[in-house]
Amino acid sequence: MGITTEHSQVQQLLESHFGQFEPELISKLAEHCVIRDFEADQQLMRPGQYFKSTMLIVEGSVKIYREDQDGGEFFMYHLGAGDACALSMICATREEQSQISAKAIEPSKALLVPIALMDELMTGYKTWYYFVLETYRSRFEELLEVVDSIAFKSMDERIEFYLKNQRKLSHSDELPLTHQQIATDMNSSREVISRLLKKMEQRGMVRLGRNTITILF
Amino acid sequence: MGITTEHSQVQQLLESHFGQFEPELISKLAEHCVIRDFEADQQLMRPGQYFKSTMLIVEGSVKIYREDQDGGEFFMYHLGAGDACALSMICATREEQSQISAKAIEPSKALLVPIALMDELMTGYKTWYYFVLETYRSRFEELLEVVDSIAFKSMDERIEFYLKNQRKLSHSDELPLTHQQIATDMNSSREVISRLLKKMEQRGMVRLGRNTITILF
DNA sequence: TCTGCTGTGTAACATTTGTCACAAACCCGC
DNA sequence: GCGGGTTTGTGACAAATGTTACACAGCAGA
Repeated sequence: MGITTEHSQVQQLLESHFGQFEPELISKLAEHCVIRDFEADQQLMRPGQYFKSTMLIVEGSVKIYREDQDGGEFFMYHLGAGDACALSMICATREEQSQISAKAIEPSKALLVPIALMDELMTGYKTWYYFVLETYRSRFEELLEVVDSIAFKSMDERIEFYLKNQRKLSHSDELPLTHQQIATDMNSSREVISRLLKKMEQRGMVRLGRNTITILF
Repeated sequence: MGITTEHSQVQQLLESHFGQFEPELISKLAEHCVIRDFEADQQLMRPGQYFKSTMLIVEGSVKIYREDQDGGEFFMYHLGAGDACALSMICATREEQSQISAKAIEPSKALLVPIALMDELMTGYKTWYYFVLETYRSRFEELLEVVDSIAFKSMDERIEFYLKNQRKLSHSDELPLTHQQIATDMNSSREVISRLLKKMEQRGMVRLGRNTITILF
């Protein structure tokens, strides 16, 4: 929950994860932005919240999900070091409300870029402008994949898709997940997930253990 | 399918639908871009196609949808005069492949902006840069609503959501739709849609006729 | 070791959605 | 008014997903 304002430290974190930025831009950001720490499970954004700054993730990882009025959740994608939240950029620019939720899934750090700076960065630094476009593009494409998965696929295919995403995130085939977590992320129920995972195990696609699922495909 | 290159005509269409652009920008666009005509039902984009230009819709309306490998379709949102395809902007910038399909739902015209021009427009014209950001923001939000509708809602709620969108498009409560069209757009089957529409009629939410659905809510 | 909590397995049943089959209603051109 | 195509209505059934209820396994702390 702490905040780092020490320029040299901010600069160092930027250099290591945003190497594509020109040195001037990095200095500029180090000068005007602060780093905020988040604990595991802490929320970075809630729906309805107004943005006063854009967030660039410089450490850890964050899950982006949607909530409905009845407390249902639906996981969309992860952000890691070097990523930015597309929505926080747009909403920040226009001082609009967040439509999504974001939660740190491990201790994480985010660079907070004040709205006031956005115009100047956008017009003055080509690497920033490219970064913003690239951020939109990749988030948009991820969202399209998510739409695909729920519009066209059945539950067991969606679980497969989900597990692959988790593998990408954790760089391991052994995933520390409970069935309930998966059910929550997919806005389904634990029994359904258990049932389908069991079938996948029988087909030799996964191995199930308490709190772990090992991907075999 | 025709192409208009006549500058004064291009300029006029731009002025009437993109009034927020500064005059210089409009002249610039009129000078370097052409207008392409599309017939009703003609496809503007297909998945896998490479973009050589970004499209701004200057007349008519266009539906943006996703296709899966088995020919399934899933409608996402409409573009009308004054809108731009977010993906064509990003993909155009990076010369990437389209991930979506777009089809004119009535005779339409689109301004084709060559990729080569994008950088110059982005850095040289503030109203363009704002337009691009606003385009991303609104498409992204529309897509989030779509995700909501399939992640959290049941079929009858989704039909309601769909009909409301159609009403917004046609500015009328009497929608010229067949059940089959709705089923295709929602990647469902005609019988399911008929059944649920019938129930909605019994609840007094709609009135059904051949090729028309009248919204009563 | 006992105890209690959390996570998993599973059966039985409800509900929703999809599929198949076919009839009836409507519309258009002849 | 008569076909023939298209659109809609509907029943019966299949499959997928959600719900309820409960048993039991594994782990951690008393």
